[in-house]
Amino acid sequence: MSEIQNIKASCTVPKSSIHPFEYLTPDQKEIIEKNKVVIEYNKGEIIAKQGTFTTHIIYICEGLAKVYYEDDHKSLILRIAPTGSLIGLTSLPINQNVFQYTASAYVDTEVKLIDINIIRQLILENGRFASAIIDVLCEVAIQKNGRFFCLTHRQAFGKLADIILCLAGNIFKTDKFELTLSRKELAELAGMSTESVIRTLKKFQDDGLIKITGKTFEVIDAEGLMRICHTG
Amino acid sequence: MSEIQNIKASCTVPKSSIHPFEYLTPDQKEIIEKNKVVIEYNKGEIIAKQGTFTTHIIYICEGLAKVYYEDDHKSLILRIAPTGSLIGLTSLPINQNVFQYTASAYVDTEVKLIDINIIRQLILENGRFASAIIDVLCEVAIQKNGRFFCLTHRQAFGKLADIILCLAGNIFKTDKFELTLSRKELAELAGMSTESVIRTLKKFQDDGLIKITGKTFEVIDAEGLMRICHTG
DNA sequence: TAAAAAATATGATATGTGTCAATTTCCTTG
DNA sequence: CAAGGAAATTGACACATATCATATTTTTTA
Repeated sequence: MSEIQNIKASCTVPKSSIHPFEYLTPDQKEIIEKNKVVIEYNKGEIIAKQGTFTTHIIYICEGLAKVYYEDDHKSLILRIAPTGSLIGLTSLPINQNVFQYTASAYVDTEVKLIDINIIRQLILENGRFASAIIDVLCEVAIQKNGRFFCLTHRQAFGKLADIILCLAGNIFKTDKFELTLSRKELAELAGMSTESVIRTLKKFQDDGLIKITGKTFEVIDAEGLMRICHTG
Repeated sequence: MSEIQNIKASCTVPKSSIHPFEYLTPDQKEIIEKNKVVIEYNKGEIIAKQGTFTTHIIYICEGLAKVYYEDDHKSLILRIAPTGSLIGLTSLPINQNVFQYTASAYVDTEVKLIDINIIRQLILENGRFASAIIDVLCEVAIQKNGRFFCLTHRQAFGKLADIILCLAGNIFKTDKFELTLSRKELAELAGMSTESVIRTLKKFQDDGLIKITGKTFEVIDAEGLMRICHTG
């Protein structure tokens, strides 16, 4: 019996179980807590804008953020950041002190802002923390490689199958879920046009791979989708 | 007068000027030196194979390596690693201890192998070293974002223009260079077919953007190529 | 130096997918 | 509840680019 959570799609969400802050001493945690700011963002609001100065690292307490690269009026979703993710780590090098991507809230999202200089200092002071930050960066890198490969080497079928498996397995962690994303957002995620998404989705339904009722998505044949991922 | 080195293409080579080992104490450097192994690879040979255990981090002393992701008989070049690059850092997390990509020598290449556990230990001990490793990871991540965007959002013209600017500006650092890569390798780099590369190259020549004489490439109109990068 | 193999080039064709336009469905809001 | 607008859907079409077939040139090897 293969659980949907165990299906590994190349995908969009790093399956992180790393919590760097756990490696801090009580004193260090205290510093973080004293300097943190908690902010609520509504669905669709921009949390961080590419090109602006990174004064804080963003920790997603609750919610879901879209992390994307912008250029020439085009955009590319790099990853989806679920609860527990850190955003802005790529600005840690002092000569790289602007956001390298934009982040916006997919759903209502609560974030914690932590002064980036405090993070930099803690990396110097606490080896275990530094090591955990490295682990996070590596996980994101590995996920991004998979997504990179998927978007460049697969065609519509494969890309969309991958995204669906990722949503089911890594984000909602169940076969049947309420999808709040519009077809346009789904298209953006899969790196294809809205119309192609609609057509492909219809094909998947006709082939009995998934079932869509209103906003409810259900994965019927995960194995089949997997196969499409690797062939289509 | 815009020098070719200053042209910034999204590109394939992280323009790293970070040397983590410089932050080590003499004692720590000593440990590295005592445990290192130096190996020469011939052009085309595999330096590290995706999926095998990462026992060592690879430092490119001299040469050029191709770092690529493999899946289903297809491959995707993630980056080109020039002299001074580190390969295998994504295996630093202990639960991620296999190579996440394959690396092979583009030209004859000399590498230094450093026990990954020693690196892990030094990260814990030396904050400045850890910080520099983080900087390297971030630079690679930023470069990869650019390349990711380029390969997914540009068409043939733009992709190839980008690669040419990258080769001239970041690898050979001159307008005129001897290109040892075959058209097929160039195609692999640009994520397109060999035939399309040939045709596009011809178009660039006809438009007076570049000049190819045998194996010698010359960038005539860098500004023009830049424009194509951002529009084509 | 000839033969074989590999790399480069060019043309014809196939195909996947984006774009555009038109229609229907769904949701919001007064 | 009706009207307006957004989202979803469907079909026709265009186009970029991969693929295939076939030449030509260059390089390798015997």
